[in-house]
Amino acid sequence: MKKASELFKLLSVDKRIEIIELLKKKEMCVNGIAGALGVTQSAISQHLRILKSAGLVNDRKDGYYVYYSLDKDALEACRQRLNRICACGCLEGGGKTAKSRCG
Amino acid sequence: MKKASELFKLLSVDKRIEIIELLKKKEMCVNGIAGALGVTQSAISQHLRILKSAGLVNDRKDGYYVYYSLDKDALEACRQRLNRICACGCLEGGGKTAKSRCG
DNA sequence: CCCTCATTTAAGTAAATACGTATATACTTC
DNA sequence: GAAGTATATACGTATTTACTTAAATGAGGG
Repeated sequence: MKKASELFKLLSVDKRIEIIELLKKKEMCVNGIAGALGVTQSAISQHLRILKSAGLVNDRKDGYYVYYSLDKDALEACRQRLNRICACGCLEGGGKTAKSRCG
Repeated sequence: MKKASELFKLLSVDKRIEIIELLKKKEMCVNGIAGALGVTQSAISQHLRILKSAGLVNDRKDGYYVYYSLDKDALEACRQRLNRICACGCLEGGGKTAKSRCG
């Protein structure tokens, strides 16, 4: 499993966050993303490769185009992962107030 | 407010994650952290400055020592922030299954 | 089979940065 | 005030990396 810091690093780039936000709405091809974000399709392609290697996006070929989409399960796993890092263990308290020894 | 990518970048360094994990347990002084993580106090001091400038840690001076502690509210705010980025909007579903239009 | 389009890859560059060394600052005790 | 402690900062170095340009790969249509 990837280290948490690597996950964070993945997401530490503006354009990648923007790509994810775009893909939340609908699948898109590389040029579409590049146009929307105002960088070269090469740059986007490289970001997508990184996101894909982390399993966060999937691609689907259709004619000329490669459509990228979010892997929502992976994103959810990522969310839970980062959640644990940023959970101090005293504020998020599930149902029980038992463990509220904070500050 | 900081950009999400900046928050992620903050956390994209191993040692900083480890510092946070340490501080979850108890407040610590710089040298203590340095010893625990096996890097120079200079490096730790620099990490702490960054974490502090993001509001994630607080410091308290006591004699020679500067004790650093987690700002749990800030960490919680950070958690919620990152949560929103990584929420695809279809899997985390609160109580209602109404919005489960995914995949 | 060539041409065109979308995408990927290669190569190069400029910028960011994590860390160490050396030094400065701040505080306490003698 | 001198000595010893903890911490912060200045600065250099090595590494990473986001991006661009240019060339390569792959698919479809004439």
